[in-house]
This record gives sequence, structure tokens and C-alpha cells, in this order.
Amino acid sequence: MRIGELGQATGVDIETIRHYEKIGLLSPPAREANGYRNYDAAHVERLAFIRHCRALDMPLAEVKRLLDFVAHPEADCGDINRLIEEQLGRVRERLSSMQALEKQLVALRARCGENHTARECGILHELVAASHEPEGRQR
Amino acid sequence: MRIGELGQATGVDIETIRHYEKIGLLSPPAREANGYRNYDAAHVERLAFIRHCRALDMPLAEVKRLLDFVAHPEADCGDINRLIEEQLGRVRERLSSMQALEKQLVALRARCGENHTARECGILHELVAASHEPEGRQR
DNA sequence: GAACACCCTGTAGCGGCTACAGGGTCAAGG
DNA sequence: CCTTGACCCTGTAGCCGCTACAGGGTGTTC
Repeated sequence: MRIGELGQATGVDIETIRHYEKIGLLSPPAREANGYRNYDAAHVERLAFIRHCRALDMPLAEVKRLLDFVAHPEADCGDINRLIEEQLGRVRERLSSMQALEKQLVALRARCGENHTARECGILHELVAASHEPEGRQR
Repeated sequence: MRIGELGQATGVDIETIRHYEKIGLLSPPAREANGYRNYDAAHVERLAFIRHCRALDMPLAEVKRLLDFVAHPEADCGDINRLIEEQLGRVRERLSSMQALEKQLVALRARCGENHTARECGILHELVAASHEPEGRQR
């Protein structure tokens, strides 16, 4: 199958498919006489796997590691557990910072209900005032 | 004050400060005879404001819009409200997708408790199997 | 023979930094 | 006087994961 069909089949943009090949995530397919890429069922599988991992927000480097496990099924799977654990840790960290963020934004929004001039806007005042506090050194 | 002091005072990396200047977010400061940047209190204020907005995860483009309001306090603040509302919307969207993600990862982790070979790893099996389902077309 | 849908390579851009390379400035110490 | 060291300068390239071209080729249909 050609790149367009593969894209259709997996819901992945063809530019993204070529990108995955370029960075060595998807193995280079056979070529037709005219140079067009020609994919087989294994590629569909592999690409779907990649997209599923991406849907879990894994960095491509981790996806690569997982693909290596798929390719070497005799390896110990302890690393797989660790990888998932790490990913979960990352997600939870972001989750809790997002929650804190939401709170702050809600509080901020409450500072200005009506339309005044910016000079009188509670939101702007709050933002300016808040930036005067040290607020725990940034990332 | 020189760039190093400004960085100290605000907790911002000096490379980041120069970066903000380059993209037009922080106004170019005066220069000493030797070419060194020389900042004043207004710069400290402005930079702290930027960092506070960034801590709320606002894109720099939005921060720029807010800074325009600070500079033109006679403007109507309706846009400020809208800006915060939009930001809140973005954060909430990401929040809910992160939550879904966490669930999936927890479920995935439960599929493999002990060390086997990768061939027998429930996590890997699950990932491969899951990628066979259509799973709602990707971004 | 022209329009169209598809494919190719290669490069540049996004955001928000971060990290150099390769230089200049200036005070303190030997 | 010279070196060391801390600081500063400009400019460019890299990170991630795409996305969007530019500028071409291929292959079927009217």
C-alpha cells in the first residue's frame, strides 16, 4: 500500500509518516519502480502502535524503546514496567500543576466581573501585584 | 542593573531575558559605554509580570496582549476577561485529557505485576491489542 | 495535452527556551 | 605587566513533534 492509503488506514498525516521514517521510528518500506513507498501489514501495525503510545503522550524516544521490546520479545519486561511507571509519574506531575493552575485562573477571573477600563481591572491589578511576590523560583 | 542582576532578582535565566528582548517582549534597555545592557526598575516589574503569566502557562503572545493593556490603561478591559477565560478553557481541556491519560496508564500498569519476558508481558500485549482498535481519529 | 490526484526530496517554521562558539571588559592578585 | 576569573556581547544551532511549504515527478482521465 502507498503512503496515502497507510495514512487513511491509520489516521496519520503522510508528512508525519515520512517524519517517523526520517527519525528512524518507522522502518523504510520497499519502493515501487517509480520510487513511491510501498508499505505492508507490519507497517500498519507498527504505525498504529506508535500512534497509540503517542495518544498516551509518550515521548517518541520511549516509543522507540517499546518498539525494541516488541522486536526482542525474549528480553526481560521489567524495563517495560518502569517505562510505564515513569510515564505515569510525568502525567501525574503535569496533572497536579494543571490543577493548581486552574485554581489560580478561576480566582483571577473572579477579580473582574464587569467592563471597566483596564486601569480599573482587578485581573490586571492582581497580575501586577502577584508578580511582586517571590512566588517560588520558576522551573 | 546589569543582566545578571536582573536574572538574580527575578529568577530568570539571562539567556531567557535576551530571548525575550529578541522577540520583542521585553523592551531593549539602555546600554553602558561598553555595550552592557542596563536595566531599570520598570524592567524588573515587566519581567516579573511576564514570568507570572508564564507560570499561569499563558503563551507569550497572550502575555504580549496583556502587556499592551498595562501600557494602555484607558482601554476597555473586556478583552482581558476574555483572555483569561480562553486560558482557563485551554487549561481545563488539557486537564481532562490528562485525567483520561492517567486512567489509561494506571489500567495499563495493572496488566503486568511481575517480571517475565517481554513476550509474556501484559502491558506490551495490551498496547499492541489496543492499537488495533480505531480509537477515535487522532489530532 | 492538460488537468488532476497523488507521490518525491529537502528545507524552514512553530513555541519557548537552552546551549554553545567565539569573542570583549574589567577588577583583583601574583 | 600579565593572567585569571567573572561577567558581558552577538549569533547560530539544537530540543520536541510535527506542519507547511517549494519545486519537482508520475500516472490516470477527459
